[in-house]
Amino acid sequence: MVKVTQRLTREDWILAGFRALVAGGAGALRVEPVARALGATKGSFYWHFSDPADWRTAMLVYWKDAAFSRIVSGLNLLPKGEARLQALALIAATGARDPSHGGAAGEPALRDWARYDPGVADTLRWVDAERLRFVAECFRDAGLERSAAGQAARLFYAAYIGLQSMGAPAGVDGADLARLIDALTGALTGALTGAGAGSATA
Amino acid sequence: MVKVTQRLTREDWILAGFRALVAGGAGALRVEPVARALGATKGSFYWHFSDPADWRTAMLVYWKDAAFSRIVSGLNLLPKGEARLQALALIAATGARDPSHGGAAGEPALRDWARYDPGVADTLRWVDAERLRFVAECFRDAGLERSAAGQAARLFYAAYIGLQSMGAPAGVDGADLARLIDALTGALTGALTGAGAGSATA
DNA sequence: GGGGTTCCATACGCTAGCGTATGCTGTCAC
DNA sequence: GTGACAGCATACGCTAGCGTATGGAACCCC
Repeated sequence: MVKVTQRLTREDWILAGFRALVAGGAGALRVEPVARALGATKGSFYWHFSDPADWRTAMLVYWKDAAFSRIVSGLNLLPKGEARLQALALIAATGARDPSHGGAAGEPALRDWARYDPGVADTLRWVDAERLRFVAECFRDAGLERSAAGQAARLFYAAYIGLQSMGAPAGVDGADLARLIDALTGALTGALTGAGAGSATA
Repeated sequence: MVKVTQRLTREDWILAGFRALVAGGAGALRVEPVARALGATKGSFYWHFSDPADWRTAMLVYWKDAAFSRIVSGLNLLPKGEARLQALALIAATGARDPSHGGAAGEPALRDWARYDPGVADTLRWVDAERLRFVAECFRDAGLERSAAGQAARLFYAAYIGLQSMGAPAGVDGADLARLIDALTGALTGALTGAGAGSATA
């Protein structure tokens, strides 16, 4: 993990940023402590980045690519019928399997960060929307009508976020999500407007 | 919101702490900025609290009481059959309706805080466990077998957390959760282990 | 209306982190 | 082997926040 060469790259600083983010939250994205963790000084930092904002932007770009492009855009190449469970397995593996930007705790940490930084929030909203669109498509492939698929996707994705947040350290359990998919497809296939879905308000 | 009297109480500081937490995350729980927001100085703070750790502990105690005792322990008095949707409505309203410790954003903010503070994490774990136990009981009352009820509760609560985190600012939509409850009860009632849990509720 | 207590502002020294300026070191070109 | 430049360390002044020490205003009680 720690490189042998003394020279650091921009990416080294980005990954160190994610480690700090996971360990200490957005408040831990400070130059000098991270420099110490890298065995360097801020002299290196200000060579690779103009300022901390530049650094955080670079982290966001890096994450956006990892969180969406590498996952969903790859999945779009899969055959429709098969895509449903593939989506489950792969989305559940997002961030949870790739330790480069935080492992299982990476996405919740970034979600926290987003709560106090509008720029991060924008990026996260975009990723969420794209993933939701994709999950909804999977539910439609499984036979759900358009608006039912949207509801199912929303609930499925929310459960995924919640399980991630409640955090088994090993990541989200795929079997849990599989059961949920079955429940949602089953319940929403036939009776969309049925008597059961009516009566509660927040 | 701002009191007319100049004298501040311990509770004033606790509530100001939640406001800061929601607005800026755990990193914003600093004495002097919050003092400024209260129109006071840290002279007042160090009168009411021995140090920032004391303050945060007091916030936790306050939240633990609000998040669990006032909600679930009250619900336990309800008749069993009715309890299911009551649980949905009231748990969804936890924190979302009571603006004293952050409104809808209060619980996600505290959940973030917990990720970087073991003491907060302990408290949150306790509250989560108690709520889960209670939700599972509701699912059993609705006819689910013991382990199915546990699974349903887990998924339901995760979806609740996720919806909270994805954050409609107005809070979690009760209708969403009602649909989810129907889906989970329907799918898990008959076929617990099945790959395809076919039919919905009516 | 004066004495004791409660509550708070102010002042002070201290530390951590920021951003800049400057100079050192390794590495490659030729 | 000697420029030249990329990559970094070091040093410096600056600000924000911490924790303490101390004085003073407001309230209470009689």
